[in-house]
Amino acid sequence: MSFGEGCHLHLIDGSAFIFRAYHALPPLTRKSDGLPIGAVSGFCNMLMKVVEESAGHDAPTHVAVVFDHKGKTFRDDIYDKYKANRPPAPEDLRPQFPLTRDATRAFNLACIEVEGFEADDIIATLARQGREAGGRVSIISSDKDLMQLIGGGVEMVDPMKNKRIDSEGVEEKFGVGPNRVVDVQALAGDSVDNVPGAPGIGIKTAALLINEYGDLESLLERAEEIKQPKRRQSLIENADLIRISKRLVELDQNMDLDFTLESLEMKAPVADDLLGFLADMELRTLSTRIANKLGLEAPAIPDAPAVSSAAPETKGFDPDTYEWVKDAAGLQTWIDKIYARGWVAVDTETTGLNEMLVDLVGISLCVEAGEACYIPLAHIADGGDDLFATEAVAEDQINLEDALTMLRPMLEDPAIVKIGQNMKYDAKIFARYGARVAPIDDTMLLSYALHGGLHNHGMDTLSERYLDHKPIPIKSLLGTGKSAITFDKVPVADAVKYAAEDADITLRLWQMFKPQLHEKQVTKVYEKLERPLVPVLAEMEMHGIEVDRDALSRMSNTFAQKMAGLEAEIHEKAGRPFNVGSPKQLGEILFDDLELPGGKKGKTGAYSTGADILEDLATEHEMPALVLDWRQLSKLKSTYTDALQDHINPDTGRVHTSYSIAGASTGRLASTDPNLQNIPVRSEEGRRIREAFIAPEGKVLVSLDYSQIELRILADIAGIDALKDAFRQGHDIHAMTASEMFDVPLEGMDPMIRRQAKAINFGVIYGISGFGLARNLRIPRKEAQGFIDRYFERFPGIHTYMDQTVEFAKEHGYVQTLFGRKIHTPGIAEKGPRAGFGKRAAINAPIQGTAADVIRRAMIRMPDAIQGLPAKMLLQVHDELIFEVDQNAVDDVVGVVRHIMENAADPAVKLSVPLVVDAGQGANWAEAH
DNA sequence: AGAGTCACG
DNA sequence: GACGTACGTGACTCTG
Repeated sequence: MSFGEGCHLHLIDGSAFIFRAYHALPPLTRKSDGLPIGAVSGFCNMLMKVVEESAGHDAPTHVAVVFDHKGKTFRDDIYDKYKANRPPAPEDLRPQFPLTRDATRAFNLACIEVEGFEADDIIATLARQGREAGGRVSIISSDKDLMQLIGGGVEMVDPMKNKRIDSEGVEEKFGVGPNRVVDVQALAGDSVDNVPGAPGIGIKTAALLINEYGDLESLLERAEEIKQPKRRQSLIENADLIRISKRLVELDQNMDLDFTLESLEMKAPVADDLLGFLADMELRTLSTRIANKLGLEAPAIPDAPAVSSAAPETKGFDPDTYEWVKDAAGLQTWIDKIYARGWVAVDTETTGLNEMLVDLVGISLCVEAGEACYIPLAHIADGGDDLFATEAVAEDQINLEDALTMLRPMLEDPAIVKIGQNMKYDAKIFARYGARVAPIDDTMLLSYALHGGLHNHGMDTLSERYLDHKPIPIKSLLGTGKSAITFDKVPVADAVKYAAEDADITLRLWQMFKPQLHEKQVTKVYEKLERPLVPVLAEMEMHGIEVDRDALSRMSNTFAQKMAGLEAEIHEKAGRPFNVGSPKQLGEILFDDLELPGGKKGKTGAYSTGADILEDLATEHEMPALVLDWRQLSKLKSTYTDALQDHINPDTGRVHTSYSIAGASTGRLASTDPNLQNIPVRSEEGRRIREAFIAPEGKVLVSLDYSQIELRILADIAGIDALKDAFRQGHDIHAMTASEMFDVPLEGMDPMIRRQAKAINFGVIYGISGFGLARNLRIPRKEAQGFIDRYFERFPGIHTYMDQTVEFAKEHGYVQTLFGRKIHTPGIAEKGPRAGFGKRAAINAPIQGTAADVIRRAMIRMPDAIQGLPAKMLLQVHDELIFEVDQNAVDDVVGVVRHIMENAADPAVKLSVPLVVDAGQGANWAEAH
């Protein structure tokens, strides 16, 4: 049947519909493997409607479902910022794009996309063809950009409101007829698509001007005549930009299409194809509905056990099936598989654990459970028994640079999700080889969001626990201790089995964990607090901080001398030489030789010689104080002034810590290798170590820290009005507490009283006990208990909070932060003497965890906030961020960073107390803090 | 490898 | 009524 009068063409804006379906529907996943299919399901429902309507009086005779083709369009050449504001499509939507094409074909409808053009252009061209052929055309879309096509038998149908829009409807919306819509849009611009337009002119004004001057060109030519100076100026100054805008919004109605309108004739779905597809997607309801409609029996969709339930293994692990990728052709096959899939599990093998130093040895990939490969890149051939064999490149491996050239576009492709276990590690490795891996998903972080507090989140733990599979131990390949080898020396055949298995495990964990985010209601935690932190931390770690090696070296020497002096003195007082660093020997000297009071302690039966014990003994004997001094110096030297020098990276000359994101159960980060979160500050001598952390010439270090963040959060969570008011009014919180508790005036407060109140405030955060407070304040336990009773009396909300939190933990097995992070508290089930630990941890976790969430949010927003400013975020110390800033930009940076930090809870959580940030700057960390 | 000690928030 | 306690980390040293 040729297209003409009496025919009715439906043009469905497929791409727009996918987004609508995605956002309107809850995130549905395919039960068997967790594939996200929410948008696909919505899309199928929409197509079903089209098919159902085909019998009605207004039925389409011809249908085309039109999609945007991926990649650039001709509009990007006209204006490089076109649609530049668009965020990339959500991770769980991307794999659904190809599936909606499949759905369209399964419904036996024409599925159309053309490279270099948007769906709108194809719709425009088809609409013109349909109109000129004398038929009716209905555009199924609510995109206002398509309104320019209306008229002459072309109408739009808003699929959501089920409303028809004709020429009158366009007038209503734009104030002009369809033929002038582009002129109005060119003037008004569009912030969503980043069409510039004329600043200060919206749709209303634009319509007014077009109606007055007839069309856009006349208006621009006669712009001088406009009376209002602002409008006149805007049009004159932006004439070129407006003309560009018009070219952006104007749709191409004259594309060369390689098919005819006739080919769009509507055909009934082929039952096998359609039901097969729906069965594949495991869409039972829809499948049944359609089967009934077609008078067929719905195919049985096996009720696959949900992946989240135990023993999900459809396929076992078989190391012999993993592929050794030996050449470019083999690699290309895998890249093709990845593009067909939309995601890939990736794992890198390297010569060590320090991402800043090690070399890449190989890469493993996995696209489907059991289907994994290893790409050896820098393995060294086995020299056999010949000790003098020169190291040679192993056979059957691709040149590293060639492989990376092939992989880089995939690793950076926004449409391909790269899944890893601790992706920060791999992303940093790839970054050093010139690939910015994005977007990413991380099974370690998925587990952290789901199971925080229950167990650690290393791959071995996760695999054994959730896949019931014990991975090949790395030790079996590398050996242990001194004789351990690096991964490049591992025979490739062995490496394939180990490395590919890791990628396989990672993919299987991802398929299991990802759908559980929604079930456990921690999607936001993962998406807002975990995943976006990865690139931020990677950046900080790679940047590192400058450390003055000579200053550390000088301090080490000074400490060594002082220690030698102290050691001699200690030996003399002890009466005989011994190892001062040995608590065992020290205990014997103190309690056996010198017969000082104090006893055994601990399961080992050894004497306890901790700082508090030695402090007590200092009144009895001269030696303990000397040992304390010696210990302090020993600590400073071994842990800081010596060790930090070894951590200076030879290439960058800076120190690069590594943050573990999933280490602490509360949501805090932990810094390792070296730990830069416990650099001394409390003692004068220790604090001098911070002088060695410096900024390069022309820059300074800037430190910003939250003031009393945990107490503020406690005040909010527990709803303590007195505390909240004090924070709102900027009062000294510890003095206020003291005044409230001991009935003393704020003026002329005794520092001792304030100190006690401060200790109580901290104690509350930790789940206070009489014993703990007594020990901290060195007061009788009865007295400490009296303080606590009084505190609860004055701030009754605290006690309620503690009881309710413990109750919640007992009932649910976890507690929550204000941002929804779940911290599991298995310790709460402990009976007997250990019960207190569980309770206190449960009380502390929401407070510490909420503070951790707040600074995470600030850090995640920081790169955008300081973009363009000469500032780099270097370190995080729980409530403090340290930046390296150009000297002349400090004030600007402090302003921006403080604003981000103080408002970090917004808009997810509205705190009832203000967050306050203090700032400092200086040539080194000691000055900045 | 585990205990003891001590650095930080 | 006794238990045995502040919360969260990481690094270093000694010891078996």
